[in-house]
Amino acid sequence: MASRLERITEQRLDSLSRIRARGIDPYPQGYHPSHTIREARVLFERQGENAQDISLAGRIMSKRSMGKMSFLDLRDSSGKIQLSFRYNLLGQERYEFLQEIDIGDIIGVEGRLFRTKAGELTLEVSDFAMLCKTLRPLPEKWHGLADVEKRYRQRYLDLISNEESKKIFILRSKIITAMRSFLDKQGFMEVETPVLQSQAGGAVARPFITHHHALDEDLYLRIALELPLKKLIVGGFDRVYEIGRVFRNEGISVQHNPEFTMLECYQAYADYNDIMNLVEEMISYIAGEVMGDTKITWRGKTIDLTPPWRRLYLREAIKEYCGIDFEDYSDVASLRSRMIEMGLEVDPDKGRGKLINELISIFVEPKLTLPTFLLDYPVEVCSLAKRKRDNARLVEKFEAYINGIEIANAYTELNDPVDQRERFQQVAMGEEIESGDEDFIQALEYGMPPTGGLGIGIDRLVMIFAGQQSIREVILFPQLKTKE
RNA sequence: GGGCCGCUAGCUCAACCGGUAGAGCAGCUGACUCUUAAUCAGCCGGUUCUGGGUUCGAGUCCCAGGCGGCUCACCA
Repeated sequence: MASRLERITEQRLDSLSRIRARGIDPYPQGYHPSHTIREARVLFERQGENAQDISLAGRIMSKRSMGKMSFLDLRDSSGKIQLSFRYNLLGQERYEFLQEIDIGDIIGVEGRLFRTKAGELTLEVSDFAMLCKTLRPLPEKWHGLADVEKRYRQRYLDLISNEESKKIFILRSKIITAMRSFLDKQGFMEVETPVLQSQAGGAVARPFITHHHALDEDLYLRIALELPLKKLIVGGFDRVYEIGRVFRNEGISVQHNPEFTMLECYQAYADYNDIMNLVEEMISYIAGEVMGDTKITWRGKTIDLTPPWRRLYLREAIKEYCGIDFEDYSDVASLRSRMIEMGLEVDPDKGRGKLINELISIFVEPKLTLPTFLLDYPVEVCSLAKRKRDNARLVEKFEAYINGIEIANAYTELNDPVDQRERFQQVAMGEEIESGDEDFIQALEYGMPPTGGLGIGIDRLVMIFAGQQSIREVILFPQLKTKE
């Protein structure tokens, strides 16, 4: 006994044979519509019912047949419009061919625009062509596709049936376009650096490993863009950026996908104060470009992104929100026992930097709803940042938060090759595995100007702009386990 | 990796205490020349995620597994 799906597919294969029997190719090479649906609507505004001889192409989304007259809804990437097919106008043969058009099929139509009695703008079809016959039915028109797993695995169905989902990815594209345009206007040059690297540096994360057969050596997928970009600063490109995919072989969650998109940019002769200004200007510029406003909505709350954002010293923030002054605890042991005193569960393998990061995520992050820069981190949390001029235990690093989500990480770049080598060595001795990159240190030995650098997690930025709680909702094809 | 929850027709969802697995949409047939979640009449359609077990009888209870969601851990 055939299932419904099999029967539907059989019926459509039969339809295909009937179409071919009429000498019609159900998968023709092309079609050149005179207008998009959006353009057609504009045209009607201007010309009214003089809008004749226009052609459109798209997917049939619904079909309402009343004997000798039928209404179909046609959708292209710009919008949706109703089509009317009349027996009188098309004649028996053409009208009967309408039988072969199913919901989901892609067709081209020609005709004139008019308004129905109900006021709906409609194309009265005088001729039409099958552009692609479909073999499977679309998800239900009213509820769309709700099954989360299916939405991710078959994103195309999600995009066809859920308008909201489609809007998110349009927004994502616009955000990246606006980001590029902002940086370009600021005199930054876009570059591309290797994804395959013999050492994965620039961050602390487990990399993906792959193998190059001809070279017979293992290579790593990059976990950050940082080191090659700074080599370009050494090379004399004073403002560079890269928007690219990085890969981290770690857990998957609502905020983590194994591959994600980062912006990193570096500006010679700048420090982290300059980068703070750059970040708040860039984010509010992007908001203006993509939403026409510098205010966004997050869980019903309105958040204003207009600069200047709050600047909050990390030490003060931790003191205020959890009562610990980390300057009073200059070694791991004392900080650990203080945290245990507070009733926190403390991983004995964690170093001072990681413990402070833990305090940040537990006590501070949830408080950072409004756009905030957290600044001046202990030297242990980042081996690539330059020390404060007046306090060698701190580095000039900041993270930007919106809605408690970290969206940017930046610092005054460490350009002292001797200090850099020592810092890599300290990290290597500790539990935090960040590989020292000899090539990179060598580059620093040739001299890198004072530089400010920035990293922005684009997926998370899109989450904030789109009001989404899960990173999978802003990545077209999020990583899922292979089925069977 | 741990905890909790979910998986039933192509899609969206029902099915009480374990008692013949249903509806809407989609599809098919018929009626209908301004409908728009079209309407009306009729019809078809099931490996209830998989594999075991308990039982006279399992979508439902038990065990193991798969995939997904949330969450904790880890991280950005």
